[in-house]
Amino acid sequence: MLKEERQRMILNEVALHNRVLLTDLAEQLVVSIDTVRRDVKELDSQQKLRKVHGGAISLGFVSPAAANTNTYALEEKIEIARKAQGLLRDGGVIFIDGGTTCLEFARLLPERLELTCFTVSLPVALQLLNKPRVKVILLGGEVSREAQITSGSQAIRSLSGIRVDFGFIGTGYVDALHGLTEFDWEVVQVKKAIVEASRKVVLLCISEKLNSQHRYRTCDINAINTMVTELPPGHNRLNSFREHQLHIL
Amino acid sequence: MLKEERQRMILNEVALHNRVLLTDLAEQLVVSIDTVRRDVKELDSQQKLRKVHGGAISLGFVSPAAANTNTYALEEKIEIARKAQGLLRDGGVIFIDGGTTCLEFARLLPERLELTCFTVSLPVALQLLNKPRVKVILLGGEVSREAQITSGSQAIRSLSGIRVDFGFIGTGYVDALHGLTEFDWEVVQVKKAIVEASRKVVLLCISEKLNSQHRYRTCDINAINTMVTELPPGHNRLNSFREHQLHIL
DNA sequence: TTTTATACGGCATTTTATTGCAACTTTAAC
DNA sequence: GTTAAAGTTGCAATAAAATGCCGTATAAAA
Repeated sequence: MLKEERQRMILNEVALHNRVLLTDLAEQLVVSIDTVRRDVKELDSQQKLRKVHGGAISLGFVSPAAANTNTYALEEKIEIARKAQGLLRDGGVIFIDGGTTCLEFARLLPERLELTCFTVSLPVALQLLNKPRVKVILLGGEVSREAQITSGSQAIRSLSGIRVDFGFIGTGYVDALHGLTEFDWEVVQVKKAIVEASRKVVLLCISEKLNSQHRYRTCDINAINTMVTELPPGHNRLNSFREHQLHIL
Repeated sequence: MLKEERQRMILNEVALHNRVLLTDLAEQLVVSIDTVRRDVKELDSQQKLRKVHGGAISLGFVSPAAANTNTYALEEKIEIARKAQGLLRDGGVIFIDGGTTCLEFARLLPERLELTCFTVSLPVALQLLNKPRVKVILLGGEVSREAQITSGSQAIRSLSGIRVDFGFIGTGYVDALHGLTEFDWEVVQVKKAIVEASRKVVLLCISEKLNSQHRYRTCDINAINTMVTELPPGHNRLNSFREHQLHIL
């Protein structure tokens, strides 16, 4: 993994949770704590975060409750959300995954659309409540602290009982060869179930994540029907994906 | 927990209550009183609060963090939460209802407690995620816009499968004669199921709601084991409740 | 005054930081 | 293709910080 890529991930984590522990970062990025420490120190000197004893906190840190107001790569995520909207039809039944990209997708859903939305993400569910014509169904389960999604066997069992037109999912890492991968095993179990429950699977994914991978696999790239990034569909960074019969937006 | 986070929480508490005791902070944050003292001293030297003998008081009164939380009858709700905490034991399995009083109860749960908490409320679930030793289980269902709880047949079915030591519930209206009543029929269905699922039912209720009623009934007053208000247990506004064999805190 | 509760400093333990160093990788020049 | 220089990474030893505990000092309360 490149240093630059790693530092982007660190910033991403900080933006997402407002705070991180160095030990967690080291484990997640599979590097020594020394390396993480050096990275964080560098980012601190670039004024991109604030290093504190044992970890780092976001510059705009206000309160733990505000962890959902995420601004990292916002423009890209908005672009993705706009493209993905084109797939939606009145009366549709969809699933929306957790993660900041999917949250942005939920936030930008057109108010006029009448939809039934399933989700496992608490922030997504709350966001969808702002859409008057959307019926929101949250699947139950143990709530994961990190991801703020319901997970565990209960959530997966609920998922096995449903079938939606479109499943809009995010991923931690994606690669044409290894497919969608994650750092967190629990999260993978949930995402697997989402893929199973969806007639068509739409991957929402900022280009930064392309050609990266991690420990646990959600699904093969062939399981994805449509991939949406902020890049134009013809961009050469998408070449390796275009080979699989995959619709790219 | 990072030192910065802890100090942030201290400032939050101070902003919210204008005055805090070091002993309370130590218990809530699960650190020694020495550490709290050092933190407070540091924050004092940064002019972020004023340290006094045994505690700290806020400098100014307006804080953006406090503005986000619900402030209606806050002091009363805090008093109720503190009283109700006495019922909790390590390893307990409880249910926490939605509503602002229950949310306050969730917010003030001591960090040291190891609990399994079921809930149908999204805000309560998110609040509980801040308690590192609490396992949070959110029951699934259609999400109600106003109450931000999961409801409908799905939620009620999940509830029928569980049995908790204590169910902490709120109510819209309560009256010794008519019991717990609500304006919203859907909400009543969920609350009924909660009462059924709880070995002991604890009603958290500000005195303002006493002796009021509405259209749909959750349960009779006899279904309640313990009632917690901000009033002293002997207060004469509680007379009509004392007649039922009802534990009053 | 006596009693109780809180504050403070010193100390030990644990956790985190820093530094120097060696192994390894990449880059660019020869 | 080889080689040197620069950059990156992990490890180990040492330094610093954070935390809890204890004894004593000081302040509030009875």
